[in-house]
Amino acid sequence: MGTTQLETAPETKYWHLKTVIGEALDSEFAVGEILPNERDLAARFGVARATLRQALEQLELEGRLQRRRGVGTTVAPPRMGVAVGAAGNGWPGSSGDAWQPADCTQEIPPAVVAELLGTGADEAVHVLRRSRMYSGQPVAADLLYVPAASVPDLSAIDIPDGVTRARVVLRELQLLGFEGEDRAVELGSARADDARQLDRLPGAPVLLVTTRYFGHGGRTAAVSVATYRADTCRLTFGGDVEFHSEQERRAS
Amino acid sequence: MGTTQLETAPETKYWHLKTVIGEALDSEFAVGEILPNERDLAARFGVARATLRQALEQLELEGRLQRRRGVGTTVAPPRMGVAVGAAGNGWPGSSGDAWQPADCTQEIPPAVVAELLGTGADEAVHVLRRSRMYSGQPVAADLLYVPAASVPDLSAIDIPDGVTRARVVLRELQLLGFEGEDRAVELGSARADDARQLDRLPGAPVLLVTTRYFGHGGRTAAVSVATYRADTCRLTFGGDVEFHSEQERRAS
DNA sequence: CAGTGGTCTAGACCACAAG
DNA sequence: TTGTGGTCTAGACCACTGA
Repeated sequence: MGTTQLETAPETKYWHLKTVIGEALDSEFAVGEILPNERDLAARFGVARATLRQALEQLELEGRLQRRRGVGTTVAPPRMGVAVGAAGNGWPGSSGDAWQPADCTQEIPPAVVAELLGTGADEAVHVLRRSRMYSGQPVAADLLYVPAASVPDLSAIDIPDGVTRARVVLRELQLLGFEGEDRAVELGSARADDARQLDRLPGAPVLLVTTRYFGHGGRTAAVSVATYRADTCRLTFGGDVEFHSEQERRAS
Repeated sequence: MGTTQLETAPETKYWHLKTVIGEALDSEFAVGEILPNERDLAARFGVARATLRQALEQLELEGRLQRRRGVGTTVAPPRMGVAVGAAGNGWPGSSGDAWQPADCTQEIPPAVVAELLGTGADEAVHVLRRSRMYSGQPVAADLLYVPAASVPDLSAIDIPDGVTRARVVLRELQLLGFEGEDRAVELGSARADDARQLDRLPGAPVLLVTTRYFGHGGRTAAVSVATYRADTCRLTFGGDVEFHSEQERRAS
């Protein structure tokens, strides 16, 4: 007898599983609904738990599932469109800025950042820690590096409160005005501290957005390294119009 | 006796391994160098191969390693900065366009795209398949959807060659001029066909760039869905100046 | 406490590239 | 044919959540 399947491409088990479960999510599950636990699912599909997990990992990477230790696996809502650059997010600290300052210290930045800033390798700069919320969820953490030269009027910083220090630096920065910005997006994995802020485990996939802000004369006035949750975020650029992702379509 | 380690955070094995290997890559390996195979590495570190692999996966996700079946694991070159939008990549088909058309058919687009285009759910549109190379490597595959209404002068398309058809559509599109564009970036995993084009396995992490091109009157004239290799690419936006990533710093 | 997902093991076999 | 990374298994234990 021939195989009942046509001689198609050899498909791995977890890939096929991912497809099957993905289709089931579209047709049989609502957002927020809890899936059976991994052991049951694995048994139901007749595979080892590790294989089932490989499929779930893929679906989580694509933002279709959300897994939380001690709780379970739920159907994720569509990714939220998070505006990056443009509208209300141009110059750090401008009105409507989506970022919420959390702290400000003076530190020697990583060599990467120092090079972008054009500061010396052992020169301390202001480091603002900021976080960004959306619909009540943390979506991004970032570090904003501001060289002392960019905010010359801050002679004596003896403000005890970090948040206040942050606001002062931002205000100074805002007074400067700016000429443009530069942006790069790449895939990364959450460091331990970012992971904590983003309510994820270390190593979770994140979108790393590095922005250079140019002051007058083309000098780099500040550099921001933002870490967005890759599972829940879709970064949008230019244009204020929101548009819908595949998931939002499915949900409606 | 107390533990010789300070009571630090409990760190998983693979995470620690990732850190150790990552540091070794910085100090003891050159770009392109081949690492020992997974079985040897696992034995050397006294862990199961699966655990070792978990660490390597992280490093590959961060673009620091490249693994190829049947070949081995090599130290990856720094991610290449790939310009998206702006300079020479504005309107599809404009001079200096980095995309190379490969084919053109007429198909009914996925519902997601149809909605973005504002076409009917069962209306066929031109589908241009394009690919993008960089330094001799494929970095992205994309599908450009062009509604028939956007290129009205193509009454009878009986051109046999797909590439030629693609060029004709692009030329028509170019004659229209455009008013702006809209972009979104999110994490995805490579479909089987994209994976083949990008020389990766299915499910490989990719950066999904969805672009809406607006014609005169704010109408959506075309939609492009581009799939960039997340391991080798850093997407850059705005500003023609290239800047260096952490890895480029390490390499220099 | 019971139940979840996260980590880890020690094996096996498969698909692929290159000699 | 050999050696590589990729897949898969069946089990164990851990870390965390919430009742």
